[in-house]
Amino acid sequence: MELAEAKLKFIEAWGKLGSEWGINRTMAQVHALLLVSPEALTTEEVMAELSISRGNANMTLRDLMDWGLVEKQHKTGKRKEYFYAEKDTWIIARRVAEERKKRELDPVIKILGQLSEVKGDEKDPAFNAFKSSVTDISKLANNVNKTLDTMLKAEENWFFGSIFKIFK
Amino acid sequence: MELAEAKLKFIEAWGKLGSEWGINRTMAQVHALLLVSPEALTTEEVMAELSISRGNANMTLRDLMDWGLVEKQHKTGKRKEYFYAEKDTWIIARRVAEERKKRELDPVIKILGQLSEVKGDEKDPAFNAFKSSVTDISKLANNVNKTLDTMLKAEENWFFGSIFKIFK
DNA sequence: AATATCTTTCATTTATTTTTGAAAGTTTGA
DNA sequence: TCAAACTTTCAAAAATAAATGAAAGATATT
Repeated sequence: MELAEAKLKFIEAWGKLGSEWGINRTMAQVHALLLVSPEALTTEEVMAELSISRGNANMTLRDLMDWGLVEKQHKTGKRKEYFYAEKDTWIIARRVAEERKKRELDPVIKILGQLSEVKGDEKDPAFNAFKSSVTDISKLANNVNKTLDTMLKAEENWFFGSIFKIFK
Repeated sequence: MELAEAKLKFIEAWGKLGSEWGINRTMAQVHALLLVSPEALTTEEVMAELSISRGNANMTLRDLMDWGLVEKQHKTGKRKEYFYAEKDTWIIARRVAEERKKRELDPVIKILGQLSEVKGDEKDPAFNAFKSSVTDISKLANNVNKTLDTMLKAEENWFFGSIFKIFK
């Protein structure tokens, strides 16, 4: 397999994985493209490589910057803006975890907290089933939350050194 | 807040979370409904509670069974089929992890393995950037994979006892 | 074996998400 | 200050995903 073909396969696979995890396929593909690119690319180049429109490229690049996965660069003497992807997988994983935690886990934990406050008839099986499911899920969510907090504070070496080693 | 309202909020929140993670909203909602229901429900009841069609209810319940989150029950003397959700959050988390690993992680690891075999000019920055990104992601994916394997084999007590305690 | 009850399928419709591209907005330099 | 170079916006269109419901397929009952 040659580089060009491998690149396409990688972009395709990354896009598919992204869409299975609720991330816009194009966004994942642009990320993949920038990930394997040694140089920062312009909007034009992204548009051309992936055959997407200017509007799409612009919005997608903005989203990737919001996720902290891509940053703008300016090259001296050039008018154009260049986009460069963070290459360190540990940082990528952290940024994604951080964003999803903030956007999804935090709101859900808040709701679960409210819902586990609900009062009712302790003789009613419907009430008990509700209470116990919500309480259990709430506990799990809070555990995941604590785990993520620790991970987000941690250093790469700590993470790869201790977590993964636990699992042999 | 009373039970009926809390139940609706829970179903709504679970559905939203599901859709953010690439799981059909209705599927997550049906799961939520069954989770807080002390008794197994019929297709009719699921249809009525969530105002969805027979076809949708049927397919969604089948999917939930494929995920190992819901099972059919038969009540003696009754013709209808009843559906019951696994309530143990540890088992739910395991089943979801197991399925997603099988459906998504395994295929991606296979592709990454192939892609990291690609040969090319070591003086070419494009080749080196590709190789190093793919190799790093491949390593991360394999670490996650090992972690999941261990987790899937593990017992609940082991998991809650050691993993979460590491994180204080 | 005919009928009633219940389940599954799938072509069509509906809803949601994503993309487009032209127009408006912004910045830079002559 | 003007206009060329570049970026952003967003209403409309296209693509994709999900839901419907009637019909076909099962299964149990008499």
